[in-house]
Amino acid sequence: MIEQKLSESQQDYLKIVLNLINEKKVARIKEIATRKDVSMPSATEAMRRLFNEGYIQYSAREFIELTTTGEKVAHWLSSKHSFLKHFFSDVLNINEELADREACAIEHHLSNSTLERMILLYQFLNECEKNDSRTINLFKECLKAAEGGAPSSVACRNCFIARNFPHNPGAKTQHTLLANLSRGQDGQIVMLGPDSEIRLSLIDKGLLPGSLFHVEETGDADSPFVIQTNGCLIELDEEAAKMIEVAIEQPK
Amino acid sequence: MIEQKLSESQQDYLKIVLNLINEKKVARIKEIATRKDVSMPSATEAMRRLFNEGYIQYSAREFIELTTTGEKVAHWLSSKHSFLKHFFSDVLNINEELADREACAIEHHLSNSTLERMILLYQFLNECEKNDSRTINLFKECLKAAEGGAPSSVACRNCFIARNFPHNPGAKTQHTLLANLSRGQDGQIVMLGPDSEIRLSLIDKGLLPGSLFHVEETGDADSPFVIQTNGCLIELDEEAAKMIEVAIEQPK
DNA sequence: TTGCATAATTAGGCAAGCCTAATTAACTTA
DNA sequence: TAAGTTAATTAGGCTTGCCTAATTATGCAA
Repeated sequence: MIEQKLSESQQDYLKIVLNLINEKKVARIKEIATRKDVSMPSATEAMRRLFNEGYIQYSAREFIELTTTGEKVAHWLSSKHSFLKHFFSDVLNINEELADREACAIEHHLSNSTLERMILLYQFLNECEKNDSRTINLFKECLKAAEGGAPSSVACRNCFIARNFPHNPGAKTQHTLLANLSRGQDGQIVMLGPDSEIRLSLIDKGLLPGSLFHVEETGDADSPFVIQTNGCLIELDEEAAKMIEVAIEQPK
Repeated sequence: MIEQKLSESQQDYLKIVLNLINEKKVARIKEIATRKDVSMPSATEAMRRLFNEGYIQYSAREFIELTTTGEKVAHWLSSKHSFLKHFFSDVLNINEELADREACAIEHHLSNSTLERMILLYQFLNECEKNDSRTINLFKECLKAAEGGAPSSVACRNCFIARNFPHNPGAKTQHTLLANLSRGQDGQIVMLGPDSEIRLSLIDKGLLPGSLFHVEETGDADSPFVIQTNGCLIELDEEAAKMIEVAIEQPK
């Protein structure tokens, strides 16, 4: 909340200053420039700006120190960053390095209220008594399954299949596979199937859960399906069309 | 993936052009400027840039149309946006308007691989057979409880309390409340308690799940607890200290 | 204490994205 | 078809955040 007046770049500088002071007792222009991957003059200029706005104590060639405000803001930014990193790595199971980069990328853009809900989700998945870590472990299994043709993927595949064949008693009737639709029908994507490669290609095409579409052409082994979404025509081969669970208005 | 060469601002313009074409058949400078909340000259300039880079068909005072590339990219950006909006509103239960703004804010900054995992989490929570929507509903109950002193919050409060009193047989022994620690101990925050107001104040102070800290001073009803985290000293009253579940190295 | 290496700063420039004011083109309507 | 309105563009300027090259300050070593 307090940091609103700082640009993204300035926020990054401030965090770097805090980290350097914590790690090495002093923050020097050279290190700041290195960590931010900019030239030293850029770092000097940034320090001047932070000084003018009251976040650091700075005068040419002297020690750089955080003011009380600066310390508060920097600490808050760091906390947010590390929570997001935890979220990415503990919930989404993203490796540390990427988790760190992603946290950096989005930390400047999340409102506090969304952050709070992510915290609640995090706590719910990892700590809620009622779940007793059953849920997060189940999700991690699914992630593993989703990542490749690992043996455990059988579970996810079965789940997907179970939902999409009419003889499955648990199937929700208004759901089906895109491959089963006929020309002219409208629908909404509910779920992408368990094949990692196909799923990535669907994501690349912008076919994600929630997308609304209209079937232009039904295909078969030889000719592609054509659907329209967002005013764009998209072609899909049969295999892909069988990997998309959709919801439709009236059962066909 | 394709959009990497476009700046954030350009990506926004491109999406706006797509939306206008879909909604009104034509995209005009004035509307673009209005939606982006910039002046018309800025929109003109942006169109020139998008034209130079091959995303749109444009020459002064003529119709603006998307090229094939432009259409692909714009569609992909829109899809990503609307998935994120779905995620925020369906999973985190954020209202439509804020969900839309938050999606806007972070869509430019998420890698595809993180996006894929968010999709998997979304699918898992909303659609996984094994969960059968039990989990997401449970989470939404928790959200409701977390939001205010609603009657249902009793559940969450009980859950939090159950974990944090030693006579609870299910309690994980290495977890306790921050209020129970003594001076000099180190710990890590695991969970913020069920009181909405206190939780927000903790978030504001940068005390989030995952934060590492060191107890400087234990407090009581009269004097505050002081903990150090990230090189900063933070004061907490007793009530707040009782709302923070922590993990410690050795049980006290 | 002189000299050299390193750190920091100054000076001057550039691109992206925005702005306002002024101008030009295009539509509309009497 | 001439006038007035609205849309779009041009011209010129500003800020942020970066850069390189040149300069100045600092600290260590002989």
